[in-house]
Amino acid sequence: MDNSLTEENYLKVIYSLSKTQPKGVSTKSIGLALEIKPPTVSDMLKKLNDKKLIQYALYKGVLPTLMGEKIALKVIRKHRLWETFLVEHFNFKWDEVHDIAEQLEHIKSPDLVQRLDEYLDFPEHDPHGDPIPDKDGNIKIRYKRTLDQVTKNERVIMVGVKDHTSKFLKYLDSIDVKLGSEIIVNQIIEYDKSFLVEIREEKKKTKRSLSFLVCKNILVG
Amino acid sequence: MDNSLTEENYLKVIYSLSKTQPKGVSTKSIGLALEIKPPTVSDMLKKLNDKKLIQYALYKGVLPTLMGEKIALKVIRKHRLWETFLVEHFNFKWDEVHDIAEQLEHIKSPDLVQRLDEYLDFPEHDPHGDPIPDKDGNIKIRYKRTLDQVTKNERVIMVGVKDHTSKFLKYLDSIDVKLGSEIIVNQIIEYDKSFLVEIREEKKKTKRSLSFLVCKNILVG
DNA sequence: ATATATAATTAGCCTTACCTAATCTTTTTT
DNA sequence: AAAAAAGATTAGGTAAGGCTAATTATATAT
Repeated sequence: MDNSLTEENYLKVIYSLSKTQPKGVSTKSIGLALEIKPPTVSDMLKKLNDKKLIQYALYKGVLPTLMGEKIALKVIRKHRLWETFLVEHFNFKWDEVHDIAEQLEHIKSPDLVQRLDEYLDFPEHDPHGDPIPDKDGNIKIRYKRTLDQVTKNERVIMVGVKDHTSKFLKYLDSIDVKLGSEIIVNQIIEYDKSFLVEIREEKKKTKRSLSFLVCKNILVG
Repeated sequence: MDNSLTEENYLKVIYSLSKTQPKGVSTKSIGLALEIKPPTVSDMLKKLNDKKLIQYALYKGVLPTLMGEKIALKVIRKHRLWETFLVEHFNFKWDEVHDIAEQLEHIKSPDLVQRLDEYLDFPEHDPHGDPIPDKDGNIKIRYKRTLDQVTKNERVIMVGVKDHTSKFLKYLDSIDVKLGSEIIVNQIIEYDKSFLVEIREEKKKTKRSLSFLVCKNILVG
């Protein structure tokens, strides 16, 4: 009845990848995400298909079924609630919580999730700005722009990241860019597509140059 | 380097049983505690012995080595800290936390344990009165009496339980016996060794009859 | 349209952690 | 002290979740 930790990880990854591969998620990309070799992935796809958690035809990409999606969203919900908890109550930094939440997301106790949600006062976003599915698995995905899509002289608010690595998050810390920061695009350098921006944080105003890659990974609204 | 969840569970059980089987823990009792058949236990004992986590000779009982004990105490520490957390912050009852803590105790993050300990303000006892090992694995075991060892007219304080089952804990709830309760032994019935006691809780005073079995499972100090 | 490259699957094998049935030790009873 | 009972181990097997090497499909390039 319950799914194994391994199955949960596959479903989570398949669900996430299905957002960028809507026609079907490749075996290769699943393997890359989970650091598992393709033949192993193939085996698991058969198993998940037999359990009706994904739609799978040999040599075709896979997509989650409704049931599979539901399970994935439960795991994602737990992951994001725990990340929020760790940052808000245990004073972890946003770049420190991923690996711990990766373990906590597999704790099986619907009661615990409910109390965690209550304790946090039903948060809608985690410390990286990602939306937290509610207890029925509903998730609000508002399509946001990345900073590189913003035009000159626009004023936007930083609402999330696309790159969740500790390296990137620490870099953002070092330049004082955080959720809620106001960013004004002063100039776009054609040559390397880098952005000259002004970052406003309460009283502070700082001018910065942000590379194209960095802009690509900052979500704004 | 790290131990598997299964190994951790064996070490925890072997450590606990070694307190009542100080000359060596039997294969059978380990199997009973973990609900695992003796041949499986035998296999694992060899493995733990090879890793120098227990002392083991064929057909003899086992005992943890210093290293094995250290690992067991870390797991027990995490279990008891999480139980404390769940009761104090998530409003779980003392009979509801065991199964969840059984999962949480295997989360690997020394940093997390440290913050949990801080968050709880370095508790010395869990919600059942069991001592919590400190971060170096030091544990204060003060030898306590069970209520059945108390003599007539003595006045004692309830400080723990020996039976941790939900059934027993709920029974204690129903008769208003909790950690810190004052218990006065009014009479001991020779026939069935049951105790007539008075339980004092702030203003309330209640007279109760407690069976021998119940007295055997209440720790007092 | 064919050849080549890439991706996916099958075949066969490994480790962990479990099992049952059979055998061997130790302990207990007579 | 021998027989019986209880306890522990060995032998051989299974399922889950990994792997490599070989094969088969699909996609890409000429």
